[in-house]
Amino acid sequence: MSDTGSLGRQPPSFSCVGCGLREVGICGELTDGEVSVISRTMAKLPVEAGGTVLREDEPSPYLFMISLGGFRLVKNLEDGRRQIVGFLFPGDFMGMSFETPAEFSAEALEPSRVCRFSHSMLNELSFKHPGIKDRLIAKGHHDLQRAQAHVLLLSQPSAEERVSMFLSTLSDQYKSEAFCLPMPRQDIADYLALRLETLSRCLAKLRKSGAVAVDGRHVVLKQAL
Amino acid sequence: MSDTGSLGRQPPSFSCVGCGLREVGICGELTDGEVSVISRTMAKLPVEAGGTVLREDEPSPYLFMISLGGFRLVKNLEDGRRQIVGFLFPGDFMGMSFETPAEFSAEALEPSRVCRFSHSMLNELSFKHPGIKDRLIAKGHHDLQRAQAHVLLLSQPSAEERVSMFLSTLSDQYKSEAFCLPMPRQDIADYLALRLETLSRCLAKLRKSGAVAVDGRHVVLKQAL
DNA sequence: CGAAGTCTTGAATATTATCAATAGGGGTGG
DNA sequence: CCACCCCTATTGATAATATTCAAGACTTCG
Repeated sequence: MSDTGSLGRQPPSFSCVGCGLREVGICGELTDGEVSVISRTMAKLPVEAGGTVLREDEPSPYLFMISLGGFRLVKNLEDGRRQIVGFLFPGDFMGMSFETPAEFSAEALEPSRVCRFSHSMLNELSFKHPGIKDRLIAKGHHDLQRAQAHVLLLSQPSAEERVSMFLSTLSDQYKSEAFCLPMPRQDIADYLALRLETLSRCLAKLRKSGAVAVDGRHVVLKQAL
Repeated sequence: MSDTGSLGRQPPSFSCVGCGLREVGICGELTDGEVSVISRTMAKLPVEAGGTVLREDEPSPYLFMISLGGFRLVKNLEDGRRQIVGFLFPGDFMGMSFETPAEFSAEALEPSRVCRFSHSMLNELSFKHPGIKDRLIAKGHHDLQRAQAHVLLLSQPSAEERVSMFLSTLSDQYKSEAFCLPMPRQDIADYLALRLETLSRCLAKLRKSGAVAVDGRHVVLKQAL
């Protein structure tokens, strides 16, 4: 289980009021007082590496916001293959689709922490604070753009081009040419719809060409891709 | 030009009140009286085949709803290739991202008609009718699911599998095993990220295997794919 | 140190892209 | 009505690329 039972161990109102993610999340719409009110129904919980907060085809009454760590969205296909449809990081939401079963499982890449909101509470809250809906619209639009970027990534016929795009996108997110991959090779391969071996060969090729330095999970982009 | 200058030729309030798309669009939130009010700022305009309502990288103050026909969302890539990220049909929205430039061009597959709303008007209207925002959230979520389905489609390593999935998805949409393709082969190829020739070969293979009957744009699925 | 998991590399096979040519269909004009 | 052209779609042969199966190297952990 991912829930270690330490739900609400830290004083919730305290941590929420000072939360650095207030602006990117939903709570920015709320006053300090209101934040401490929702803290009663909100839980900030740890998720161990490999732990799951959403399971494919199972409905969930909760919306999660990542506050620390990272997650992969996984779809297990009938033919035994596995496709990763996205990687999520602090500030990102999971479980936007209330009422309908989850399309994908959300699995932690590393020890992580999430804020768990109930959809019913958010719905009530949005009467007093219409800005919450605006934020959900904006989030949804952002997610759509990412999915479309993923489509453009997969539309690349060349494996090397997919790997290059993946690395440069990550570099943009980290705002640095040097960064650490938060996921193993197999996850990257399943995201790029490539075989593990093909990915490895592409990385070797990019390394030999001098475009990137790759050592395990450590990456440095030497030139624009 | 796609705008033939016949903007508002038909009495708008009349056509909106009886519109069959009220429920799937935004107008279902509004009373008949309100619908005739927004008809003053809403335009129902025809678009000729190949016409464009949104142009890549250009901002648009409008949100469009397709009332008749179909559109393709096109991204022109740096390497000269063209990727189609989606096909849209009556009830679908285009131009959800106000303020930011369009990610894709929207081109009519055939002679079509759209309802054009201004984002500023919709914003004002949503104060009185919060349900409009709920519909935009739902639409955004629906679009996300479609984009993710497209990711799963492109994740198929085999060309034949992509074509099969494409055809069966279309069959589901039409709720019939027999239907007519609203787009040419090149559009399908650019949607599936395959070369035109590969698509043609896959169709030939499926035809020979007896799985589908394909004659030009006419398709009949003989068995589940 | 050994074992399990992750990552890399090698060689053969299968699939797709590419380049080139051919066929079909719809329209126009002689 | 037919010839012609243009556009779309199909088919063929070759080259390029990814997958597959197999083996080996590197890490981490017990």
